[in-house]
Amino acid sequence: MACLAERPRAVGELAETLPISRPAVSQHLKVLKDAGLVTDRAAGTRRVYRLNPAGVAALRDQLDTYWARALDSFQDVTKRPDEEKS
Amino acid sequence: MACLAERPRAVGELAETLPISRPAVSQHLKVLKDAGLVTDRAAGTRRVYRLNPAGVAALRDQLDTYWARALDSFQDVTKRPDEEKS
DNA sequence: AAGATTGGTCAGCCGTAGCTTACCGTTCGT
DNA sequence: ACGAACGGTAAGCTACGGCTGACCAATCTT
Repeated sequence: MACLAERPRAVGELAETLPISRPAVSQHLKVLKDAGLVTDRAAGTRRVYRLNPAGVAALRDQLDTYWARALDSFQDVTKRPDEEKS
Repeated sequence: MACLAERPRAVGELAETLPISRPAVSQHLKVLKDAGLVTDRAAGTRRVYRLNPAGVAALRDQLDTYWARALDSFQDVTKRPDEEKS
């Protein structure tokens, strides 16, 4: 995903950069697209992929709220007196 | 990890809750301990595990800075005029 | 001192994520 | 119209994460 941050790229172009084959890249892009993290656009025989800002932001938010919840409830506990029942 | 958030627990105790066997739990705890996310304390034949606040916070920070960097550099790009070279 | 509890470790099995190769469809250039 | 460029998809292989069962060590109880 980091390789798409700079600018939109075609599949083969990505594959050149990465240590994996073109089909592998294509498969990755498929799941990223399904997840809404990238969008694609046909350009002749080429297919240009770019990051989807909304998707990436959404993911970030999800993780944020997850961690917020986790740490909140956790700190609640640590602030309580140690109530260990052997 | 969530099962440790509430209060410290012994290995067998965790295994009862979880859908996996006791050895499996033990193995998970090992990697969590190596990662500094939990600490353990001997209590008789039992071994009590608890979350390590420092470790968890550190992980959270790592992820935070990762996402901050990623989104920052990404938004830099999106704000620039679209410079697509076919 | 002997049995019972508890937990770590080892060996082995299994499912699956992720890769490659091969193939096919589509679009562009000439 | 035909070859070249580019990508998606299918089939198959491999490596590995994660689980289980068996075993051993340590501690507690009586």
